[in-house]
Amino acid sequence: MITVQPSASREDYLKAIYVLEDEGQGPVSTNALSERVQAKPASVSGMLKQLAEGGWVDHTAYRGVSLTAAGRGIAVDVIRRHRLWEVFLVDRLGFGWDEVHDLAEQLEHVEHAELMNRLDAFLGHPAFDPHGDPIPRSDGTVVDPRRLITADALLPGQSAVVKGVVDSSDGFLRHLDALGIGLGTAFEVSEWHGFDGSATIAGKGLWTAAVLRNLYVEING
Amino acid sequence: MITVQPSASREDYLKAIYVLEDEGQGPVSTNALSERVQAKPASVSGMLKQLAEGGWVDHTAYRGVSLTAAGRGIAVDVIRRHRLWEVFLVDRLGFGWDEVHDLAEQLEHVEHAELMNRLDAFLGHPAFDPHGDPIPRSDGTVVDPRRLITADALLPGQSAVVKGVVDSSDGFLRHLDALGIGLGTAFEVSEWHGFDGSATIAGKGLWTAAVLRNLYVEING
DNA sequence: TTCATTTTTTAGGCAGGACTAAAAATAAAT
DNA sequence: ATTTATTTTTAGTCCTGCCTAAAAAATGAA
Ligand SMILES: [Mn+2]
Ligand SMILES: [Mn+2]
Ligand SMILES: [Mn+2]
Ligand SMILES: [Mn+2]
Repeated sequence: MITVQPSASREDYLKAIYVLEDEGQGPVSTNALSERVQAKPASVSGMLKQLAEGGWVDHTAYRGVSLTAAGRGIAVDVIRRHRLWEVFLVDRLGFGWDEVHDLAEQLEHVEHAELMNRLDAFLGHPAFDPHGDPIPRSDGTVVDPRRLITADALLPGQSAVVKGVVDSSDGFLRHLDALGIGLGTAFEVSEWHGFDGSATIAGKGLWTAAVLRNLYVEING
Repeated sequence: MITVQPSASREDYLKAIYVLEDEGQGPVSTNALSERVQAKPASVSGMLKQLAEGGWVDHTAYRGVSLTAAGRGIAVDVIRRHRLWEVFLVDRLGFGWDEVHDLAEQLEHVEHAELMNRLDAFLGHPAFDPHGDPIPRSDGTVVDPRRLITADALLPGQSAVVKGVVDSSDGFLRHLDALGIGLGTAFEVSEWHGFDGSATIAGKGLWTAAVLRNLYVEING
């Protein structure tokens, strides 16, 4: 029996493999995937067999898994849908950037050829989602011309603008809200404190190492 | 084992029972439901057992099924979500009223407490969907102050405005598009043709009986 | 009322996706 | 090179939601 259509569950697995492949190098382990999709390793093993049969992944037992071109195409499309929905939810419906993940996680699986193109146009063809992540184009390419570094790599006196987050967990996002930090926030590092990795930010007080290393920024000028 | 959450499938069944209960009188038959949800009667029997266990329907074997208050609440909410999404798709994304049904059929099952209230506000609290059907309020009430009749009940010389459709199949909707008939179309019956039930409409040519009996209208004045 | 027809339910299966427990392969440590 | 620990897969179950085939109940005619 040939599996023809990627179900919601399969789409989530493909997306997870895509992300993990991007982060690490080489094939993705069953354990890492299990952690990511919140399922037991045994369940992942079963799903990988399906995905391999469908031609979406290459899987050698005990040796990890990697996406085929077909699998990557689907993964990128799911990510595109996820991020476009996030833009809609935040920009149009007024949700906070910490509230939209679970919702987009469902909406990304709605199946319709024309829908995402129309939503994309309606939103004005956004290039980035509310967390600063690039939105793949409908042809499957992912364009990101930005030169981002994490804020903990800035030198004293350098000024920069927040463009994204490394950790996009609700908790971190809400913490940034509390600190008044969001996408577009401009700041300048006055002084580093080597003892704990924190830094004084001109006019904004102290930012901890945990915050700084999770901010993607673009240096001014 | 108690079933706690209505799945997408269960929601579709509850919605179907709601509509059929509204149309006919008395409990809904397994066969009618089977037709509506496009599943075999045997499958419906199985699902009814689940729904009864969940407390969403009352079901006596061989005697038909009816919604409990809990079941009706869910059904109305699914309909609310369906119609709000339809408004979004037609009014904001520019889909035709004949293109949105399948899409709304998926979107109606997205689970999120706050989403529909925000979408409702974003759309300006619409009272009717693109097919002229009333959108239930978030408190579960369905308000429709209109006095609608089907156009085949109009008298010669009466003028009226199209407010809805009896048959909302894609085919009928596209036929109306071809004839230039839509919600808000005002017209006046010049003359009835008893032979085939068609009528001459002032300045708009001939409308057939099949069209007239499927239009909900409000009489002018 | 009895028999034929229609409707509905039960019985038995299958596929998808999850789980636990146990076995097998790989990796790490003596 | 063994032994031990970790990772991954297999085996066996369960639940959901559908199916077909067969049995049972209700309906309607004769
Ligand atoms: Mn998802
Ligand atoms: Mn995002
Ligand atoms: Mn549906
Ligand atoms: Mn509608």
